[in-house]
Amino acid sequence: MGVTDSSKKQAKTGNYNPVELEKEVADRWKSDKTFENSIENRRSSKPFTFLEGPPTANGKPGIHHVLSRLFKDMVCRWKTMEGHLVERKGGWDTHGLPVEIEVQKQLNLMSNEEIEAYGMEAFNQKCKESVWTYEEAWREMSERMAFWVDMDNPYVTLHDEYIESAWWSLKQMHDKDLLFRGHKVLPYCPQTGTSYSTHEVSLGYKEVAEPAVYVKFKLKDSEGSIVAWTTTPWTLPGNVGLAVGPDVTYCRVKVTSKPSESWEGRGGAEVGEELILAKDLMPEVLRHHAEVIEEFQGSKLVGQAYEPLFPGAIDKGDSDTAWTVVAADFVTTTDGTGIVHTAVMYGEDDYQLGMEVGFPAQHTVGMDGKFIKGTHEILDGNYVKDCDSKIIDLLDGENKLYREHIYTHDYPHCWRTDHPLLYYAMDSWFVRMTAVKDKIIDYNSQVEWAPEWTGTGRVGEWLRNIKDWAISRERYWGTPLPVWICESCGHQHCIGSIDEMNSLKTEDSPTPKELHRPYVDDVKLCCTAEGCSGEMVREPYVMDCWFDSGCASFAQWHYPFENKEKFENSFPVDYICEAVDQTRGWFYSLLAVSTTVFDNISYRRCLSLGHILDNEGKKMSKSRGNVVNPWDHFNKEGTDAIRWYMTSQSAPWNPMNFDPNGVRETYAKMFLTLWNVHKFHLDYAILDNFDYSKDFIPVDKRNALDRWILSRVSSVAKNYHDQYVSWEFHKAARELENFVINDLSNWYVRRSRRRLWDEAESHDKRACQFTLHEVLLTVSKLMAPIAPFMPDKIHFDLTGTSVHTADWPLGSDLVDKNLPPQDLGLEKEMSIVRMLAETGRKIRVEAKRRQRLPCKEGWIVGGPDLREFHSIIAEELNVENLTTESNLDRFQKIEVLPNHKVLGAKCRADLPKVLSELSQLDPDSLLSDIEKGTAKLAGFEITSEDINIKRVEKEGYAASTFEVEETGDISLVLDVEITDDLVSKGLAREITRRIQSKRKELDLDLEASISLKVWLEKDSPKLNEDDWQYIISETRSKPSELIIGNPEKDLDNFQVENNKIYFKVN
RNA sequence: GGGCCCGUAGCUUAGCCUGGUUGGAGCACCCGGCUGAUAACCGGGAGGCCAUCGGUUCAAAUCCGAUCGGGCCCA
Repeated sequence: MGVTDSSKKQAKTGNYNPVELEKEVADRWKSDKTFENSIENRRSSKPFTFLEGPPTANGKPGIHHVLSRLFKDMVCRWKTMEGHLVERKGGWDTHGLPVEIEVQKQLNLMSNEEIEAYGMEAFNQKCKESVWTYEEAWREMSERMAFWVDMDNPYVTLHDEYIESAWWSLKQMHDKDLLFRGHKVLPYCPQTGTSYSTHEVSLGYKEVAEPAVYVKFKLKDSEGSIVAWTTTPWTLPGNVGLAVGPDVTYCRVKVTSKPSESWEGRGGAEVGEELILAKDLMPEVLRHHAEVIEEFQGSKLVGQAYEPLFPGAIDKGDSDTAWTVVAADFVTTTDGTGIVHTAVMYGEDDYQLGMEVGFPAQHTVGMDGKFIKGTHEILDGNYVKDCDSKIIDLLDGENKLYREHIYTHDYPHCWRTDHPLLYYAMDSWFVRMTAVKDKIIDYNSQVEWAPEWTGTGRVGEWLRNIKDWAISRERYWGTPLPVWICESCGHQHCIGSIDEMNSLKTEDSPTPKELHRPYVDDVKLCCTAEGCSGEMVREPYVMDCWFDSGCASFAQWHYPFENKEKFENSFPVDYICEAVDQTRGWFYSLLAVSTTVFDNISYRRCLSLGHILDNEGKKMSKSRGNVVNPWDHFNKEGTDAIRWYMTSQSAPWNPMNFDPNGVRETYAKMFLTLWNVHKFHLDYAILDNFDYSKDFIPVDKRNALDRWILSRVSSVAKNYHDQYVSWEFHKAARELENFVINDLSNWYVRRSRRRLWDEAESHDKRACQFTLHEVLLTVSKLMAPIAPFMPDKIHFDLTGTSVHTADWPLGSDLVDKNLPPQDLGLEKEMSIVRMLAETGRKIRVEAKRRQRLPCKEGWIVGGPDLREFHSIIAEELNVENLTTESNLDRFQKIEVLPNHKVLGAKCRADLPKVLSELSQLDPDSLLSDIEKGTAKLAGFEITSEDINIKRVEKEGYAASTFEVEETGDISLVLDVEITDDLVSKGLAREITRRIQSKRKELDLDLEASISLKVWLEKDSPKLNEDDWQYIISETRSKPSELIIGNPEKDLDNFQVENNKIYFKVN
């Protein structure tokens, strides 16, 4: 197979147009079913399983989605090339609060009451529609960025099959006694009847000034009162305990006189009254002169009983601790009194503490935000926030108020109704994650995390503080909680399948249309408790949507109801990849579900990506106006450039500052360069009818330049692969980019151009073509996972097959390795050759000698035998005669430099002294002393280990020295004499260059010939006949004429030194 | 308030784990060179209190502690 028919049609390969090229390739993928084939080809091979973290299509896909889809796609393509079967099922996340909020905004439904008035059925129907709003946009984006995934058979979390699997898994947890009902304290808005997520809470913070109170709690068994502080007086009727820090120092003080300053608001204390509070806070709190009569640790207060503020508001029940002092580690002395009033149902800390110490857990406030009947006759039935003043009055009247003041702070408000949110203990269902803590920590340690610290740090830290997982939500749109409770006996039953539900259904219950509210709400079950004939009613909750996605590994297959084998063969999955914000989201929920249901991990490797920020490191947001639209780049630099840019720009786990200019740079450097290399090869390959399958030239029969680039591509490929394995895709991409630009284009192709210009068939030309063919194929295979389009175009042009069905050149346990031979010695030599070429240019700049003016002689001093490359170096340096000179002293002297590492270890604090002595010494005598073993500096014996010898050229030569590891110093010396012959040659090159540039300006074909006239001024340097012939052949001039004298009219002209030269090209 | 990550030139970054010669690249900028070599290439220049402060050390971008700024998650 040589060059394919499709590319033969055009004699010349076109310029790079990324949008057109990528469309052409994508069309071919479609018509050839390349994606499907890339999977089917590996059908019988070892699977590598990938699990797609499902996005929600109710928002437009943005640049950050391109990033995560890139890293998913890249690994899947790579593993496919390594020979694995890599199936990729798409998925959609369709439930949850964000969907409801979106629809509520759309329909202007601001509360649960309004939703219910609108109708739950209709509302959920709207939610269901809303999740597909941007499906088309997602498809288009995925296709354009070449994210290969099966979007035609995705898993969808709202499908009955998916929900049934989720139900099944919850039943497993239930059967293991991991499911229980409790309370969760959440910010709650009684006006809308909804509890809020952190995100919604953060929408509504407002600064408010409201009354805060210092309340006196009278001790039962001793004199005095404990003073506690609260900013929420409405929680005081619910008070059941006081918390103190066991190690905090408290004081009992006696009021000695009336307050000296003006008193703010209600409350007070009598002279002689005793108060207890933290020592540190006395100046803040007390407004009376008082004497300290006792000082003690908080632990001494623990267990003391006090009189309830609102007797009868809460039933003591069987609690031993109600209205006593308890210890808590969250108590601080930063504000308040160092004693925390605890109302179990209205604070997270309060609730936790209450559960620990056994306070009664009862509400004094209803879901409507009003005090429950029986709390207090004045308060009952009133909205709590309207009662602040009444409560303060009541306390004041009973001498239970020390003082009140106005307190200004940020407090969360409902973003819809503007009312303050109440922290409120809601009924909630939990998964007992605390019971499997050790297991889940162990499983987490079995996952290969990239970066490692995500697993050990971020996730690990979370798991060490694991809490029970609140899985129920008082919402409408979601997977219904499959728990039914008997109205007569209170028995609970968790349903694990549709069949089970139907078999337990009461006769007059309808069969639900689908597994959503309100349909399942109408299903009543016959009580499953022995001897009970009651009806069971479903708990009216839906499940946390993280629970949905946590089930993805099995629910995507409708396991265990279908696809048993498919699931078992793909679990745990080999690879997942999402952004770092999923740590406590999907990464956790997958692990939590697999731990509790399967006693296993659910993924073997997890790549956690950094976030994408704007080019100033700021978060992208609509309000900042710094959001990057991926299509701006798809339509300009193309998918390859954007994918390559994202990969190479920073480590995948680091936050990425997205710089649109960087995409342009990647396009211009990497892809334009690679395209031109391909174009260069392909144009000549077509012209010469090059056929890779015919008359193969073995690598050892090719010249050094060919063997060098082949060795380089092998070396680069090995590093590239190693970096893939260690997840350092950015380093891999940078190294390959450097190879393409510097080694392949700027050196190999540049040095090989003339070999291909040769019109006659030659061994050397064909060797070059074989080499380019092989290098381009290897490069395109390496690049393909990151940039799927251009490499595929190149591969297809050269072989007629897609790169995505090719084998990974590094091989694997499934496919063979296929790399050209390495020759590290040759690579080393070539790197020296290139350094010599660069050094030569540096010397010329310093010596102010134009590059086009040849030098008669050049000498290489030191280094390995490079005779094989002398012609290349001579040409690069524009030197007529290049030789190796072994007499270093002719050009060089020696310098001695300290080896800081060795000397530092030896001399320690005396190092500065040693260094200063060293700088004073004559290098030659020091060296001879070292040889004799008598060298000393500042009293330290100096050996050859302690120093580095450097050779530098003597002054007066046009020369420069560089250092090469292991080889030592290498110098280049140029003869800068100027002769007539050299001037003539230089002149010829100047003229040639101008004419070539004119040809290009006229857009002449490479093969076209021109007629040429050149005028040299009378006093111009002489141009030798040989050099004139050189101009003629280089510029394909026929006829041609050289005239001494000035032309009649103004023509193209340029200046060399002081002489003007005119020329005319037709 | 807690946990994790990040901070190096105008911009994007390497180096940090394992301390040691003058902190290396690319983009942009300036000067020069080269080119049938592409939005290319080469040489030189300018541009760095390596976020800040303190500690360890003969020696700190690198190790330790604190602070500041940014990001994410949790409260």
